[in-house]
Amino acid sequence: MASGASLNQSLFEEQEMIISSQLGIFPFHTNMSSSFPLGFNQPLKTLSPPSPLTTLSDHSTLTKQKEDFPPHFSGLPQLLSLQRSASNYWAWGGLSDCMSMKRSEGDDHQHLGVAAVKMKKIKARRKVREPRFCFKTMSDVDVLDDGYKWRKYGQKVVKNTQHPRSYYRCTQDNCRVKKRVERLADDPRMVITSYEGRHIHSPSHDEEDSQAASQLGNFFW
DNA sequence: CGGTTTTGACCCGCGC
DNA sequence: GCGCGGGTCAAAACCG
Repeated sequence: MASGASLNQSLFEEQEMIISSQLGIFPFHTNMSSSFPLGFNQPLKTLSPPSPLTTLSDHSTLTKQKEDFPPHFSGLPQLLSLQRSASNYWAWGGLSDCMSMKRSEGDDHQHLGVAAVKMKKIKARRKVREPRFCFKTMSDVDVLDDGYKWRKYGQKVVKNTQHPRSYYRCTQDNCRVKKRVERLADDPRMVITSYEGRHIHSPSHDEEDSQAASQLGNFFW
């Protein structure tokens, strides 16, 4: 494996990608039996890269500014792998101190995994989109409870898939965060959830879930 | 009645 | 320029 930073940087440059504005890191719990990823009310059963993909590099140091991460994450950003499909890149990474941490006092340390960040190839002149990150969960329900209120504003049948893609917007005034939910064509049990933008408020949730929601808020950036 | 969902139309970027 | 496909709009329907 080539040493991280320069390798990744050259990869991104070659592919005309704007790494600083397109890359996000999204830790989640990988405990399969009991814990919920990021306060979601369904257990995360699996996470795997979309296929077919080509692994470009593994275990490389990411050239991302630490200041771009939430203040409570102090570790070095690590790019675990970078994978490529026809038109998109998926980065699997996280911060080193996210790999094992406590949710609250008295808890055992739980191992944290990381989720995928979909990064479209961007040409130099194209206008910059909001940072978008997405993850995959095995779930019967399409819309995972993430503590925020969403209003559906569209649904579209995507080519070569039998399941429609749904578009949601955060219902909070002035909050422009959008969410996209679709099922994997080759495995309908898997739900792909994509977020675009950053919430300007904390999660609004019912009382019984307020703790999970506030923990969720700590994870979002 | 107000908020949410549905759904066809429209818009826009991209590739040819 | 044109067609295609993804994303958004907005009016109507739905629901609590």
